[in-house]
Amino acid sequence: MSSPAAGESSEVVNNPTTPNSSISSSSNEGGNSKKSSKDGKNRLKEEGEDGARLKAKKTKGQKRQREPRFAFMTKSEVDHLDDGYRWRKYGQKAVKNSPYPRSYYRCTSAGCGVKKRVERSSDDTSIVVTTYEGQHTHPSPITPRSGGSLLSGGGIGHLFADPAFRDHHQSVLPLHHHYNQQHHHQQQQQQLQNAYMYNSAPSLNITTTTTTSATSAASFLRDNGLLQDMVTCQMMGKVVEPKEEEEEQRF
DNA sequence: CGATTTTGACCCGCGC
DNA sequence: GCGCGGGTCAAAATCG
Repeated sequence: MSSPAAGESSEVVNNPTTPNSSISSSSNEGGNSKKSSKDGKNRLKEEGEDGARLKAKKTKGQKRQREPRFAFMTKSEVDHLDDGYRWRKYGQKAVKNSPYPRSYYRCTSAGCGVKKRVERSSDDTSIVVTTYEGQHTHPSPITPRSGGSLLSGGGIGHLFADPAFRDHHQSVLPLHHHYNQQHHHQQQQQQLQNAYMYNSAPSLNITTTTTTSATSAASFLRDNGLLQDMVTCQMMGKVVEPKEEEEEQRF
């Protein structure tokens, strides 16, 4: 429904508006995840009743949105990347300029307000953009071997450290390679597209350019210490303007 | 039966 | 001030 996105697709060309639009708006409800009772829906039906209008804004002028956001693109046929955590889908919205909808997932673990956003690239249907928001405050529900998965703080660290995640990625990559036989002449070697990292700073964003393999991406992140704490990005203090596109198409 | 997904409606922030 | 876009919730439906 909604916008077959017929002619607009061409508009994208080689400029990945995806990353930019992904986090363009502040969004994020911050700490008030528990909206408490009535929301809009109820209000419409019963309305009145209490008069306690939804949400307790509070926090004076302090801007919320404190959770670090981490977005990265992955080449995979499946949108459901098992990172070792249980996710519950709580919403789906159609993305502009994209025939594919964006899915919103939330960690089912109690006390864990980590959110995940899965969106498919409008240009390359084989590319899935996954955005993680927040950090897991609990060990993965599954993953039998808790070898080194137990990182302090959890969050992205777990994600990449999780064998399941890597395994899945690796499985996916080669799979795509085969599947992509149509234009294999363009990209013969499978590789992780790009990894975009965003932190609380609106204007601050780091763009990582493609690596040779998924493992390299993980290593890269780990090397930068991002795995431990995404907030580290703040130390840069350097405002990096939104790089238009980073398309690394070699051919 | 429970958990999860699906789908529509509503709210919020921002742009014009 | 209104409209648009994005994000979230909640009830119903579905799956295990």
